[in-house]
Amino acid sequence: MCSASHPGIATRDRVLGVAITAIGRDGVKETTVRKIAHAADVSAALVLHHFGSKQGLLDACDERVLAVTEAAVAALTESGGNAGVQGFLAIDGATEALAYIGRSMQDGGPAGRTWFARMMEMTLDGLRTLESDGAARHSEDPTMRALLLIAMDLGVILLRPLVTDLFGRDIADPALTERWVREEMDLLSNGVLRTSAAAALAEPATRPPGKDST
Amino acid sequence: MCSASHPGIATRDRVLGVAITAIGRDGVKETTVRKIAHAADVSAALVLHHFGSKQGLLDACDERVLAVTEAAVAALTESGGNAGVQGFLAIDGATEALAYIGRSMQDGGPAGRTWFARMMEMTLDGLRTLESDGAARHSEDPTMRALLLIAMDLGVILLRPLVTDLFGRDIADPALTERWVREEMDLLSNGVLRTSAAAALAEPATRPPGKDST
DNA sequence: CTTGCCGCTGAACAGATGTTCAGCGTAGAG
DNA sequence: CTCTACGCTGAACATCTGTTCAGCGGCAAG
Repeated sequence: MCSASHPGIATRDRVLGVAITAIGRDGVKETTVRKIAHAADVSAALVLHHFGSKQGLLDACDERVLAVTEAAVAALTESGGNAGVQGFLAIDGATEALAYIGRSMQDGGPAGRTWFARMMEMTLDGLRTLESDGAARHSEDPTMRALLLIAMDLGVILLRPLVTDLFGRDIADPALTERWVREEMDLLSNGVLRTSAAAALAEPATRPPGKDST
Repeated sequence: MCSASHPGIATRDRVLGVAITAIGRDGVKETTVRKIAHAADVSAALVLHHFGSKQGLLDACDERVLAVTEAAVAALTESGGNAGVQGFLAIDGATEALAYIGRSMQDGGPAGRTWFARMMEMTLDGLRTLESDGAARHSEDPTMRALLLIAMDLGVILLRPLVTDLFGRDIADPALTERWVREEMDLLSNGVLRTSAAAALAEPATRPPGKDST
């Protein structure tokens, strides 16, 4: 790594990594400058010395997360691998970036907004392509369909700690990720409900029987 | 309202409501005791007087949210209305409760854990019933299927601010909720992909083509 | 060796936050 | 009326947070 040429740059990068991990895990407000400094084995003053202020640090985090995810997307699309959210989990550093983005989306940060807009755009594009290829059914409401598809994957990421509790291991565990992909493919291909029965159920009360969730 | 018999109880309830709304919107850490007090037009000391500590207030919030949602579930299942997450949005007070639960799920609070477990359980039960009625297809991995269904709905709730930006109005807006239910029903009934094409796509690279999300 | 630069630190400060406490006002009981 | 109980408050305190600043220590240039 040529980035280790100057020790100052190296520790700056380390602080950034620690900050992204901590914020992804605990949120922005909970992650204090002193906690970051302690986890990175430096003084709190140094963190501010490098980034000017906590806001500056957050901006730097946003920038780096966007760069990391951008690179991950490029690598995935080039290798022809699974370009869904699941594909990210295997990429180095992208796991933390994903958690950070999730937090950022809820705190209304700029990185979260940017990424949500981009995901919507890419999903809509993908659906259009699939439809023109005859691989996807037409939807009367493509925006809502794209939102639901994104929400399903992002929901799993946002609920990550609870999902880990549920299965006993992290969703990034390869075996678990495969189960995820398999079931989602099944859902997207065949749905959950038998169409005849679904039609009968849908008529009387606009009721989505897939989940009496609450 | 018989709850106004004692003025102390009334303001206590008001503080609780304000706290739940604020926490659902901004998160636990961001919502300070003084902010809650100001929003409820009381002193910060009174908040602590009623609940002992901020933790006590949070516990009271959990308790109330669980009670509200419990009542909402009962009302929905009794009236035979839409018992999905969408049905909640129309119920008084349940909207704030839902946002609070979303926050609690990410902060690892007990209310969030309890509700996630309950939603999983109810969804699995619902799927079993539908399957034995012949209304739902069998799944090799019911737990994962239930998770995906829950994640899809909870994802929409957790991404609420971004969704509001996307559509220009809140997801609780009846017109938007109807679009949501309609598209989700379509997805659950028919899937997104044409099965023949999906099979062809699935073979080479385990790729979920519904979203090139990233 | 001296000088100056630079990564880095500890101490300090102002503001915010959770929490405590003595006491105010009022309303109902005696 | 007196007195007590209770909802409620303002002021104070210790702690934590972001931020500033003077200065240490090593290292490369002169």
